[in-house]
Amino acid sequence: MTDPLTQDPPETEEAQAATKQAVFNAAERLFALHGFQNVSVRDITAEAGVNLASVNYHFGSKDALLFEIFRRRTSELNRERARMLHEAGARHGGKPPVRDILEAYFAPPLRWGSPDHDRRISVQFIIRARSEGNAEMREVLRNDVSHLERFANALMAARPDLPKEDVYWRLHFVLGMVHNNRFAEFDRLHHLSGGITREGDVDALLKRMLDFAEAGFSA
Amino acid sequence: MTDPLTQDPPETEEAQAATKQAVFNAAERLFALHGFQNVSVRDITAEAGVNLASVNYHFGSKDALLFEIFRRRTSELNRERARMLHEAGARHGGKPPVRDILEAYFAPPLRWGSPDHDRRISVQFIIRARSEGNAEMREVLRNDVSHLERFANALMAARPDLPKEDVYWRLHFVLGMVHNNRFAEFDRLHHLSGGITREGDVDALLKRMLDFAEAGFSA
DNA sequence: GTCTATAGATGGATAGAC
DNA sequence: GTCTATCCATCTATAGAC
Repeated sequence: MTDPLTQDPPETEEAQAATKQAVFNAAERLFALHGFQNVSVRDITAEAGVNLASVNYHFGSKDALLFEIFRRRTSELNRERARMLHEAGARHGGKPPVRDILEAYFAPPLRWGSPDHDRRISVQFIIRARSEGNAEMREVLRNDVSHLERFANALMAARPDLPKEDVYWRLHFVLGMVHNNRFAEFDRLHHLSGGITREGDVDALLKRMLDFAEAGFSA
Repeated sequence: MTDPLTQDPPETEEAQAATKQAVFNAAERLFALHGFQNVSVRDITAEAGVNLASVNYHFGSKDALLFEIFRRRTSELNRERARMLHEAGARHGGKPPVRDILEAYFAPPLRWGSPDHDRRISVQFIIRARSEGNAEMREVLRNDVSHLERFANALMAARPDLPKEDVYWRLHFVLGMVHNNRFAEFDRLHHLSGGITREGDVDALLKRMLDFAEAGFSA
């Protein structure tokens, strides 16, 4: 079953799906680059090369479009993380060590953020949703924590000696590390370091993040 | 020299200063709580109990008001951090250990964020500026890194054995920990943990952050 | 289904009376 | 300096022609 929004449909059929996909992609890109409130429906339809009414015809409203992108991308990301966590469990008899758990959380967005990756922009969209999302998104972010619970539980199983409170706080710190990987922050770090930091080297960055976070958990 | 924007002037003189202060405070509060783009000039003047034209009269424009709040609060915060870093240096013969450097960075915003502290809202404003700021703010954030340079240099002096690249990346991770301390993220963590995390205990949170980050730097 | 034209609402800024 | 009334730009959403 192919996904009409991540793969081109045959050009000869259904201009409808093509238009919807063009709107989706243009919106995701513009929102990720410029912020939700700074992008108008006119900007999106112009970028997509479709007519102004397309957003409302295909998605109902600007907000509904935003929310659809948000739901799709977060669910894809969380599914990939859950898959990696499951694999880590399979490798370690159901009880993976801290580093493998963290890797399942870090790796998917980092891989997507690789310079040549299609979903580079999706990661930036998701990070932005966290601070700029509307009430509906914030409600989801706040209440839909089942995905995080799996990671918290895995961490508590890996470190049964730690008070649960400590595990939750350290998980909070780890989340902060991930959410700080925005284009603007990479730019600033690049500027500060005189250009020696290269965020494009995804494998090296993953190792650095794992080293730092694993050490933070080891205390 | 008292600061007219953080302390009430005598009630009998200069309604002008009082109005300007009311606008400043209302704007900071509303921006911090609801986001820059979600607060209108009308919202601000209504909250402040002044007339609609006050923002433009006292500050020139909505954007200029935003920028003035941003400049004032970030310079206050950075000055306090620099002071603590200087003190840490004085205590350790000019070469403070990693933990003391990190404490100089962590402590000021955490103290301000204490439940009963006046500047609780200022910290949230500053964090928001990082992701929602306009082009002018982003320009400042990107280019005005002299403050961060002091911390980077102190860390490199404390850990001369580490490659500079490693120090910059670890500083980046530390910044992420700080920037993640938004109300919404605390709420989410509280929800996830079943209510056992208490961000109001500032001293305990500071210790947790220091333990985690210091360990991350020790590898 | 696509597209144009426009309704309807909101917000930043300012002129001008007091 | 303060305040009201208003201008003007911009945006979302939709009606209606094709």
